[in-house]
Amino acid sequence: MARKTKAEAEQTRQDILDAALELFHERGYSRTTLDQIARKAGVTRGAIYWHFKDKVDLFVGLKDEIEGSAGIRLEDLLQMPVASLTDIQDGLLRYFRQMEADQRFRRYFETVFFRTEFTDDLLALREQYQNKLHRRQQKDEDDLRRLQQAGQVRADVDCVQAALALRALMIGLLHTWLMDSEAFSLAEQGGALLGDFLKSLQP
Amino acid sequence: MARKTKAEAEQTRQDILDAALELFHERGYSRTTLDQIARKAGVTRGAIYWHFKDKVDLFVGLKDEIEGSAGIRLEDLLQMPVASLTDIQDGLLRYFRQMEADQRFRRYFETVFFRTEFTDDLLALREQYQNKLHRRQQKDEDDLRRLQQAGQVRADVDCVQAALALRALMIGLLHTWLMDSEAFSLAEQGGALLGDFLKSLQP
DNA sequence: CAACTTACAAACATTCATGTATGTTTGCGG
DNA sequence: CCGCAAACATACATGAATGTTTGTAAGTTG
Repeated sequence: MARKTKAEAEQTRQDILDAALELFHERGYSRTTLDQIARKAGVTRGAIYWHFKDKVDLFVGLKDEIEGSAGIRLEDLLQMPVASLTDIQDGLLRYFRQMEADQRFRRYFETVFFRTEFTDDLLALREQYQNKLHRRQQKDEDDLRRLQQAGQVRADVDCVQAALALRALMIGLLHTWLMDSEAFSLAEQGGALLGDFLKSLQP
Repeated sequence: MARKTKAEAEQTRQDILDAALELFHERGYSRTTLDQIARKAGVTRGAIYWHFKDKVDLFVGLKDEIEGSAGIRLEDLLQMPVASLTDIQDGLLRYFRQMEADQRFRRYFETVFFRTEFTDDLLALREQYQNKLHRRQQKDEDDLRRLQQAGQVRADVDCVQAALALRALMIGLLHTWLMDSEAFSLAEQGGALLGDFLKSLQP
């Protein structure tokens, strides 16, 4: 086939990523073949091997694209300054809302949670997630401690425990909601839960 | 090879299950081959196909064996009568403690959480988990409502929300702990968190 | 103590997925 | 406008992994 223009090439790359997301979500990462992805994208495996080194590289590319195109990223939340407990809640709420609004985002996370085996070849990815969650927890801990010194959090609160609780609540809500997104509203009910918890830390 | 006695046959079945658990945990479900399992168990694929219909059946067999041999099962917790908030906490605590004590149990759950792709062929398994969690949540909801009428839970508590919070906390703690079991003690810190939460429901 | 079946091993057939090598236009920079 | 390399398609080589079939020696039942 003839050579494509630069814009067209970028489009097929995007098509490949779109097809990969759908198929990973539908059939799981290791059970979808590069040929299936190529077919769904309207190309051949040659195109995939042109744009990506191999299957793992394709997954990493998908992750980068999804996280890059998202309105709110965990990365952003890690930079956000926190001046009050509601700031923490607001950040997580925006994250939850995005999860409910952006289908691609949700599909990606469903794939990561339920349809990906994190073994040695995907070790790098797993460590990235682990790291991000850990940094998030660390930041919560620091923020809570500062708020505690500012008198916005009760003095008897164990900030380490509270940060752990926050993380567990967030992950648990996500996990539960992704398993059955019809069961409840992540932003409304989940947000309310987070609100209740944070309120319980107040003096 | 010669025919084995009934007891010996049962032993090889167990060997296969043991090998499967280790390899699923180490390399993920779909990336471990039946031949690898057979080798580790000291048999050939013929033995596996004799004891199990196919790979999915082997996974189901593993699940049954693990859940059957566990001291405390979620199934048991579903039957347990609850007369107070501490009863709820005690049940979950025992579950957490078992998770920390029983390595096979932990490995199995790590496999389920991080190294299994729940696609159509494992749909039955996924639905079993989903169902069990849902029934657990439902039971918590009912228990909490009864405790509320008995005056052990504040009247303004939304029992649906509280049951959701309980489930999210449990799953989130499990998820976090399985990701890095060195980071904290599931029974101690996790149990304390659950205790704090349940205490916050008291009048 | 036969006859039958169990509990596998070994060999076979087949499919499938990956990686690579090569071919073919054609957009694009000089 | 010319040549190189981009952007793929096609073909090939290879290696797994699965499911199935057949063989077989020894337990087990009557």
